[in-house]
Amino acid sequence: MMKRVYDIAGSTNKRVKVVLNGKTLPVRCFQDYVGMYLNQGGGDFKHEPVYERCSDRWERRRELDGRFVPAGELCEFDQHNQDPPRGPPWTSLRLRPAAPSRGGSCNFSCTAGSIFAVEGRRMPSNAMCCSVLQETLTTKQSKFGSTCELSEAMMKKVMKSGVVEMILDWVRAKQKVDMSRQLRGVTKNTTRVMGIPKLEDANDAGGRNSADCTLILTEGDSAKSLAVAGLSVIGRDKYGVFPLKGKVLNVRDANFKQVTGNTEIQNLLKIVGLDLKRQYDSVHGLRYGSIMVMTDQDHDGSHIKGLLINLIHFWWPSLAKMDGFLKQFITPIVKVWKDGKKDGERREETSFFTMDEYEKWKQQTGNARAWKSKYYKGLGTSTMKEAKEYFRDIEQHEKRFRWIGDRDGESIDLAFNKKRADDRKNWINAYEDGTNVDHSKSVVGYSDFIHKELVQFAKYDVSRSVPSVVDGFKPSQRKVIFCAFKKKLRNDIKVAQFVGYISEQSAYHHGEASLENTIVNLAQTFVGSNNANLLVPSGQFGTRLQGGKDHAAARYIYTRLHGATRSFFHPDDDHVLDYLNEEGLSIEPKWYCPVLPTVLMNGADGIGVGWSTFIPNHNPRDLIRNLRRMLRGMPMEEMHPWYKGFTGQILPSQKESGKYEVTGVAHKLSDTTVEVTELPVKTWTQSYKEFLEELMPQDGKKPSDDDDAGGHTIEEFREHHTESTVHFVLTLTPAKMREAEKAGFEKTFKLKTSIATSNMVLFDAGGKISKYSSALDILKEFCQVRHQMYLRRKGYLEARLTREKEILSNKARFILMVVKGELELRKKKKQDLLRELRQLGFTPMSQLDAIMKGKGGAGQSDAPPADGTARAAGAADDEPADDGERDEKKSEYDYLLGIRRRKQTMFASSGSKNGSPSGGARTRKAHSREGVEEGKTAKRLCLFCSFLF
DNA sequence: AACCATGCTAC
DNA sequence: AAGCGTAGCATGGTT
Repeated sequence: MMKRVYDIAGSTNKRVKVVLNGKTLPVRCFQDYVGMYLNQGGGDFKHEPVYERCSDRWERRRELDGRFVPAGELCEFDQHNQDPPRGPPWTSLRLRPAAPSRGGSCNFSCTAGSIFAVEGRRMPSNAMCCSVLQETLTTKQSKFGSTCELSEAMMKKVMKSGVVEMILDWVRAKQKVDMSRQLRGVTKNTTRVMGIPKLEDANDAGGRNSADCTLILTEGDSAKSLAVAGLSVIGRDKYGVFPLKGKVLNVRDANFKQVTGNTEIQNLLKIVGLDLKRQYDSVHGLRYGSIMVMTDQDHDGSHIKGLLINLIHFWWPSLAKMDGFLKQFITPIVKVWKDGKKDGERREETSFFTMDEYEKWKQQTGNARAWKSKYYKGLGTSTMKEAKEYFRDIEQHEKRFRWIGDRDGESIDLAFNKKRADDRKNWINAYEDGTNVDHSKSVVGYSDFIHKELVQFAKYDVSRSVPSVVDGFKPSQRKVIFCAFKKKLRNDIKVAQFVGYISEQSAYHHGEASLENTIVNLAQTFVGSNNANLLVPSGQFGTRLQGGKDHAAARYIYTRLHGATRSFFHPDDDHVLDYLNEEGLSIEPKWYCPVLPTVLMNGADGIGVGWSTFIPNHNPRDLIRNLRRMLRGMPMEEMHPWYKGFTGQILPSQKESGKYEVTGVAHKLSDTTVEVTELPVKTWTQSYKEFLEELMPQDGKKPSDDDDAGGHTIEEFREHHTESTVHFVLTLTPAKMREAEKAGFEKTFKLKTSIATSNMVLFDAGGKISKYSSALDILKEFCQVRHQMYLRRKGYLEARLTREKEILSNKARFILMVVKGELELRKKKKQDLLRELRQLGFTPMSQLDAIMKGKGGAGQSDAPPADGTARAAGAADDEPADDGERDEKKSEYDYLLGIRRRKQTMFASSGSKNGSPSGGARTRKAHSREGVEEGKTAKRLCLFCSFLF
């Protein structure tokens, strides 16, 4: 009753003096009343109370208690058993953080445990209360008669008060408590860890000297073996090893279920003895004093390091700030040395930890050829002996991560916060090529790591996931096609075998499974995949039943080049492409240049850091028509998505531009049956079947149950599909049929989906990523590049024919002179002969070759194309070349003098019975490319000579 | 509004 | 060998 009197004194509308049992209460108004609560806890509140009187009827005051209240410790409301009733006056205050990109919104009610909020109100006259004590207001909101709108000013004050940060902190803390509750028991036993067979625990871990122990986390099992080998050098007392299974969970924004269900994280916490509820001032209580990450020295390895940093920083920022708690173990990516006298001896061996360092060294060392080199792609390259060397020289390989300031936390958030994809676009953009972490120091700042190392992964990830506007290929796809051309893949090859060839010939450094999928993807033909598959699917490459996921394993299936592929990618273009070079191996071009935009024909989708892309398929006939219009100077026509074999409709959305509505096909067969003969693009038959099953009567109910009670839509369905067509026949009751017709089959049977063109992202010809707003934009850009390439191709072809023509006229003149006796070849020293030829004005070979200079290749790469058809001028397509010989052994006029050796044969055959001049030349087996050319030339000359005589 | 599935090249 | 887990982004459907 005493409290009731206080309540009344505090919630009256005007200042009143209240006397209880002869004693004047210290409460005269709402603010006094609230003050009593605040003083109760000692009064050490961080935040100024925010007060507003909204109207006569409403008065609000929120007191924000900045103290962190762990769950279980009750706040004032709970102590008085006064959880805020959720009736009308207590409608929750919704708070939105000022920066919308940094977090969601939080309902006030979720913070009831930690924030002390008091709201005053006068009881409305029509109020209804639930009990004798009238503690809880039960009037419904709609009947309350007024609402309380908080002013902007009030909201601003609340926002400013720091409550937002506090709520977010609180929510995060609560989440951690919940998760650690779920994981309880995991961290109990500190002395010995059981049930993690892959762990090589340090002997001292969990004991008195656990602070001196280091846990080495490796990328995969084979790297673990390497680390274990290294332990033989540094001992197993202070070092433990645990292998990671690929990419680690990004715990920032990961939900409860993901974290608690992730065995990797569970094991990690168990091994290190980490507790989600705790913040650590020291490593006391942990089983290890530090964690050392040992990944492949490649981009994906950087990513894994980043994900682990993210994990520690997000859950235990204090540990991330502790110098030396997180470390990395780096290994060389290239080693160079000079061979010693003894077998296998290496002198002056030097290791490089980034490619840029190596490149720099190569430039500085003028004579890099005197050195031998080896690339270490992945930790698996290193031998056990090398592993021991690394650990013996641990000073050079162990780098501590260091927290320098708040910027570090911001950098980690930038890289791993799910909501900051746009920030990451700028992050990648700001990276300057060649920037690297300084490995000469033993310490790496987190920001340095993020902005100089991890960003390289990000950049690489985008480039492997987003295709080029010119050929529509991602690098791995381009490597596949390059190798198919190089191998002249006209006959079936086993996909698994082809993968091996590609890895070798195009410097593909990633897992085989990825590449297998890429090949399968390029060869698929079902509706919704390729409009024109570049490879032939010979075997089971997947069907529309499961969206292609039902393909057989790579060792069972075969592929070859599709006949049309070389029509899209014209061989003459091969000579003018810009080929990439890796470690001296000429590999695929930076892009191919098809004769029509294959990226629009077959579509594309990909996901990278900061960027993703989706481009629908288009009709090649539309593309060709527009290309022709462009060539004729006519405006191009708008293009719409089109999928080969799709019998439904794809129509522009009436509501939104750039959107399309995709509908399948359904017909009414009778009053009770409907047939579905087409599904929307990328709705797979099997998943649609699962959907239909949900529309069926569920377990325990028979199809014969009456119409309304069932809740189901269809009675049963039959299937008459083939692997490439869809045919369901659905049976409905007449009542359900009427309903379905009323709502429309498309809606009832989920036969309408949509295609958006709002995320068409590609790399342009210059390698810059950009977003395209329409298919026409893409087509236009393609046309510009294609036009340039046609000019270049023409230049090349002209040069090649000019050179050929010059060779032929020189040869003709040469033969005539010999035949007429104007030139005597016999009994002369070669040197004199060569001088004579020069004086007679015959064109030397170097001059003929010069015609081609700058015509075969796009200028940026001077490496010869590796493709068999993409050799220097005059090469025959079917013969292997052995270049490099001529320059040293042959003279400038061997192309003329070589004819002499066959002169007799030529003349002889020209006079033979059938008059065919070719016999002699044909029997001569051409070994070199020179030989082939001469063989051809000789044929022409024989013909020529037969006319002469 | 929040959550989840999808697509695909990687680990 | 097959299957499953992870990252990364945009989008659409469901809860």
